Amino acid sequence: ISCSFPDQDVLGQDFEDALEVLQQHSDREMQYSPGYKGCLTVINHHHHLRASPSYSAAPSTEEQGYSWRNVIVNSCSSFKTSMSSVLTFVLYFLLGRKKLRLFEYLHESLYDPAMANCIQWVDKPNGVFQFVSKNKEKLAELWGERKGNRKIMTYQKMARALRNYGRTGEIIKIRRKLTYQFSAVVLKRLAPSYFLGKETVYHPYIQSNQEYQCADDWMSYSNYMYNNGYALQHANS
DNA sequence: CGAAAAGGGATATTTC
DNA sequence: CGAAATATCCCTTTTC
Repeated sequence: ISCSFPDQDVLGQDFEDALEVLQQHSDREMQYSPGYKGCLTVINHHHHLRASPSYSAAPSTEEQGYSWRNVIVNSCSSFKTSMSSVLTFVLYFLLGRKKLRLFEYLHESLYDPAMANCIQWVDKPNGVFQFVSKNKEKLAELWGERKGNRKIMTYQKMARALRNYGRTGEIIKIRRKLTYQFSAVVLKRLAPSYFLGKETVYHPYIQSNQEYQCADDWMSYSNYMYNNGYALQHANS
């Protein structure tokens, strides 16, 4: 999408496109985008948004129907600069999203009420979960679709990938039937982090190499994007 | 015993 | 191009 910035015309099609993107992606999906931290930073720098009572208290992930997209959109309905931040927010998401990892998908599913018949927590604080025998194939199938695989993903094949996590430690097998456990590191990294959780914004997960730096401000993130070959498309330049 | 679940080597694909 | 992360195949072993 093209993107306008403050002092330019941010109304119109660009904004519509941005809202469209917000509608088409789940909160969780967005959260797993590497651009997510940049998104948070943008919002955090808009004090009038932060002051909004809508999310002065971080809502629980479990809260049915809760959508931070809506919170953002509703908060931005009347300010030009806010709309600009929405565009930036969406831009971060689109440019930053990366291939979804299996453990991320599983974690995402664990927070999706619609998936409760396929996978559920056994001991959430410790990241222990298990598949529901009857519907585990369904979950695998959806995973395969999400990845756009050629053939149908099966539990057996997904479990094979899961076993590979045993070596690297992201997820280990628990003795109990169909039960696994996220490592503490992974669990912490994927922990629900709705915006403005201070640790999330100011102490991001640090990759081993150059992946992406802590975006202290959105300009540095913008430069990062730019330096990595992404061209931020400004409407008039 | 039989079925479901677990385990893992080998090789093919896809993406960064 | 090479490495990472699966995806796929498929066969053995363990558990219920």
